[in-house]
Amino acid sequence: MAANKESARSGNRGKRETQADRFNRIYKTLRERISLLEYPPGTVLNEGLLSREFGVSRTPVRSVLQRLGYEGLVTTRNGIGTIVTESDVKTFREVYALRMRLAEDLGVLSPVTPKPEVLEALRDLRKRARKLTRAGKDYKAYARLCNALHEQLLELSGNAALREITDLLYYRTSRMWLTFLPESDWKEQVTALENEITDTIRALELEDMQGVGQVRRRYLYRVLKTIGRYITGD
Amino acid sequence: MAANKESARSGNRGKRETQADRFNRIYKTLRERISLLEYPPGTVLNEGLLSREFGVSRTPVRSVLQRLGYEGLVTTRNGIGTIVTESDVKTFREVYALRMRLAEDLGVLSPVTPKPEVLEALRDLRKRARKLTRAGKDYKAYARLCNALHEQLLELSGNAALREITDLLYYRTSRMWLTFLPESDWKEQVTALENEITDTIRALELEDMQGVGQVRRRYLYRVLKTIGRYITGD
DNA sequence: TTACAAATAGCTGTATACACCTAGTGCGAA
DNA sequence: TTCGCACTAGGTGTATACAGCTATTTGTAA
Repeated sequence: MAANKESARSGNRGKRETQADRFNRIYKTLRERISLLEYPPGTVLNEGLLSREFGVSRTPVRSVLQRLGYEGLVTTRNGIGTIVTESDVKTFREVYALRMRLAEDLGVLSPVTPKPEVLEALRDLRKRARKLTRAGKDYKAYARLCNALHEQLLELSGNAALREITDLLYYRTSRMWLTFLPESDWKEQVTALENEITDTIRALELEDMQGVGQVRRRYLYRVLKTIGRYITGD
Repeated sequence: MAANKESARSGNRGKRETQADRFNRIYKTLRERISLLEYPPGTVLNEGLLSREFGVSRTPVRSVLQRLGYEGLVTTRNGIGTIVTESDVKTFREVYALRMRLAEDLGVLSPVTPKPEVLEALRDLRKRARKLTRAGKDYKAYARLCNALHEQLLELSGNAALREITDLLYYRTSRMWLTFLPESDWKEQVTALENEITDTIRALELEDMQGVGQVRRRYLYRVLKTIGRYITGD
């Protein structure tokens, strides 16, 4: 809570926080809370409360909430509040179908050679995944891992538009998958995630960007199938 | 100008304009002005002026401008104003590469059978294209036609996410193409547009959605090549 | 007891005053 | 003349009062 006010001046060599910095601080905080299910679907957010928490007026908070609304993470209802959107299976399938296609495009639209930092980061993520396998169920840690993996994969795309849309679609559906996760087999899912990271690293070592995209596609397909097991209706 | 205040109550059987209606009225008006080059790239928009024109305070106008900024049509600079974004060739190429891929997806992700109204609308658009061929250069009419065609093609997609992103990317690049249009051969471009509409109609009559997507892809490729003729740099 | 209407608390939406930022202008010194 | 600095006009950013909407509670009559 209070840490947000503290970090307001960070990253600017002591200078006052610029408007964009302030926006991003609030935006990323709220988006992360939503994606980690700290604000599970259905949660009602209050502009007044948030503005007090971040130490600003309602205006900048509203600005962030409107953006989250454009991105489909929340909907604002007059007289009630801003509500974190519920899981919608139809939307989930549509977005996943699209994400699978876009994953294939990664290799085609991105002739960039991957930076070594990405490989290093991925090896670190694999370690975290292994720890998760041994440890008990920790959905938030799993979610953080997924977010971090997504972030690294974004780095591999040289096409800014593709990056932007991949990011948009990822956050639109990530919490839906997390909602279903408890109904699935924990060990199976964590292992699958670890395998995806391993396969990604292998493809990356060969500089096979198309392969990286295919690994991602297969992972998305698996998630889609897993959910289909529990939800038969359309 | 004043017509906007008049139309405020339209479409609601005399009821007061709801908040969403007001937003959409201002949003669509501004987006159209940008896409038709009534506000050419570099234009500085003034929140105060716009709020007076639409008969509202700065708050709802700011809300719309922020959304346009999020969509990449404008950027807002403190102390100066909101500026319609300049053509950026790199972005143009990236977005077109992505749009071409998404055009192919139309047929794959949309197993819907097309409504007869779309076919009718397309035949109407073809008539308008033919008129344009005979008439002199009218860039705004050309732009309107492109927008209308885009709108009809959106109807053909059963995937809401694909629709949304197609729309986003279309408006992000449409004015860049229009900016280059005067340097190209008018007759050639108008004829190409008419041909695209004709081919789309043919594919649609056969319920060949994949074909519709391929027609669109080919058109996008042509535009990309045409621009490449004038801009050699990256 | 139940049904319904009115009052109400609390939220978002809007308007507006003020703070802060930017570019340009004009004055003064070299 | 030219350079540089302070000033200023006018813009966006923020805070805030108030208007309008919604769900709930409360009170009253059947």
